[in-house]
Amino acid sequence: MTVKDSATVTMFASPASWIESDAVAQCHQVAALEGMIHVAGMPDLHPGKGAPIGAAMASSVLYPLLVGSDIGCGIAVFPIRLGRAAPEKLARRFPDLDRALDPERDADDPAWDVARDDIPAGHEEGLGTVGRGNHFVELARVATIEDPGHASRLGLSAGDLVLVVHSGSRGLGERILRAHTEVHGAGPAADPVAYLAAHDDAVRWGSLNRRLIAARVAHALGAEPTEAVVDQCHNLVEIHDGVYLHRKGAAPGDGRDVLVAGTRGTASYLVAAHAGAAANHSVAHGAGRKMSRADALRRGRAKHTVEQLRRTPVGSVVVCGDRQLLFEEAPTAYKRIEQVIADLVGHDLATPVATTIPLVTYKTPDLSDRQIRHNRESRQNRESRRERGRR
DNA sequence: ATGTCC
Repeated sequence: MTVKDSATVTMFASPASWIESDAVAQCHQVAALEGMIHVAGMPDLHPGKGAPIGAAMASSVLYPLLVGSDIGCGIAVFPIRLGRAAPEKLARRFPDLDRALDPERDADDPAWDVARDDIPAGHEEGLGTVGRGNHFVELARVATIEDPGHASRLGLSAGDLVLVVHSGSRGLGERILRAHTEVHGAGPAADPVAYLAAHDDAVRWGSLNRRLIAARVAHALGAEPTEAVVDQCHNLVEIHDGVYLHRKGAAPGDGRDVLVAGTRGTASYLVAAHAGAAANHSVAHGAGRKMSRADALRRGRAKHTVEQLRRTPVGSVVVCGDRQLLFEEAPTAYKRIEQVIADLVGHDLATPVATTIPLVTYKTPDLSDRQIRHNRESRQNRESRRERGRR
């Protein structure tokens, strides 16, 4: 009989941080995988589909499922210069980011200036779209400067405006993971070199997408697009010290600057990351979900009105025509970002540089009265069809 | 997370 040793699991969270036991259990399941060396759980750890979210997992074997389907997902920060305007007014000027930029039909769109001629993997579908789930584009104000020297090297001062873009590789990453799981399920990549080549395309595509999104929004708000001061991917695999380092909802922590996203109703933290080997060179990527989407929807409907959720306690405006998503992504569905940051600082993984406060958080276009009428009519038609079917 | 499972 052989007894396989499990990899080490280290949690970078204080007892004050509530970590769901299901997520810790997932870390131990991952630790038992063949070839696994070390699992580091970040303070925003929460259960994911097949793998925990908020974890960095080092292994001698490459497991595509530990990166997930949104390969290349990340958060970028773009400075933006705007005249004075109220959040409500700016919110109405955001472009429709569910509508993809078509390289032919939209050939004249100035956002392409950031793309030059290279579209990774030639994947044109969904370019310039933000996606769903926890993805967003946010116009935010730099609120506090925690490290003046570092902030000034990034060109950031209190009061400056930035666009924070959280998005990934849309259909491309999903296609890459599906091609793997259809043959190998949760097993390792049979051809790591081939997987990594496709994966690297998705990572580049995700970064390009964030730049395109920021450029679209900047133009729509009457500003010039800028280079990102921060752009870190939190779903990827890197070869680090000769092993595969899988990050799933964990940002690179080896000397890079990372925006750790709060919620649409709380601050976000730009941090200088300096996580070592024990943390698998990684830091948290956000506040982390406290409630499942189903719980957030059920409890949110009892607790909040749509109007409350569209205007947050910090006075920012949420653009989200999808009612369900509005509840699922409510600030109360997330952990306290201050505790996540305190845990990163307490474990010496990162140092705060600046905080940002949201002005406008864009998820998906608001519905026009015409669309609301149309949706209601088609729902009634569906229901009456179903009713007729029963008779 | 995802041109998504009715």
